Amino acid sequence: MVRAPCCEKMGLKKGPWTPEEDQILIGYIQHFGHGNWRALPKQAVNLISYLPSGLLRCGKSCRLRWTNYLRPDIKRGNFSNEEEEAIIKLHELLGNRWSAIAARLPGRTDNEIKNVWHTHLKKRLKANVVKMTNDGTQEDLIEISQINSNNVTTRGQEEHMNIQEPHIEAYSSIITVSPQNSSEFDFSSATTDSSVLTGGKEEYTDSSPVTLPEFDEGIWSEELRRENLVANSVIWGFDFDQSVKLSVDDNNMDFWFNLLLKAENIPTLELPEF
DNA sequence: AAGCGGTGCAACCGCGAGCTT
DNA sequence: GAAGCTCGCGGTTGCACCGCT
Repeated sequence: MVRAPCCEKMGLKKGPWTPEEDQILIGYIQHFGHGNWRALPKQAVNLISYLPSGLLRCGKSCRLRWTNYLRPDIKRGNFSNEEEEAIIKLHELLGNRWSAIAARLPGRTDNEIKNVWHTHLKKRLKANVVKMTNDGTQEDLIEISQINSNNVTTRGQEEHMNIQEPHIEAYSSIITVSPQNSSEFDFSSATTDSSVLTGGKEEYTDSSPVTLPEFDEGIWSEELRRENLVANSVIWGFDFDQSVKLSVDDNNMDFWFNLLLKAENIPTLELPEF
């Protein structure tokens, strides 16, 4: 089957919207809603008599203009520090799922968040990576951040690294694993090292090999929805011998650890107090 | 004042999911 | 079940604006 073109190529306008076009679109949607975007341009001719050819835009363009710009509940203006912090945290968690991030930021659109990320936040985070690595790990960090450009190591890890510096120093590189990229890595030779989890407390050290789970999207989604969690990241450190060690942000250690256990169908364990 | 490069953002494109016929 | 359609998403592009030389 040949997919029908999005819109008639002939006669439909592209490029920036004029105020007149905006008014037609707003007027139509206020009166009739937007049940069918494709039909909207043709139907708009009935509403705006002075534009005999209706709205010369394809439905897709109309939808985009409405959802990204004309919607009355859109918050205009610069992002606050709180909003930027939220984007960073949500991006750690959700990856490039801009619509999911936007759903947690009232008044902001996915397009807007995507733009902010690419123009401001990504650069800032990259600068932080360079700043916080003044030893031989810097090249590897950058290399991995390029491969997984959406999951670079991020703000907040600096503090985390200070806490667990003895372990972090041994790694050749550090990556952040999110639901989106967790399946991209070969964990076949991975081991968990609970001494990382426990901050090196000897009584909990266990370096026995464990096959790490390839996270099922459903597990993440379900857990995150249930916990209503704006969580910090799970951090994997790649050792020099390419084995994998697990480190967990201390703020949500129980959650992440239990998530791992759940993914592996391992009974939940009690973790020590820190 | 003109030219140029960088930046920010609106808009477009292609694709896939899900629904309808 | 296949074909066709609509919608939404993420990646990318194009252009206006701004600051610097």
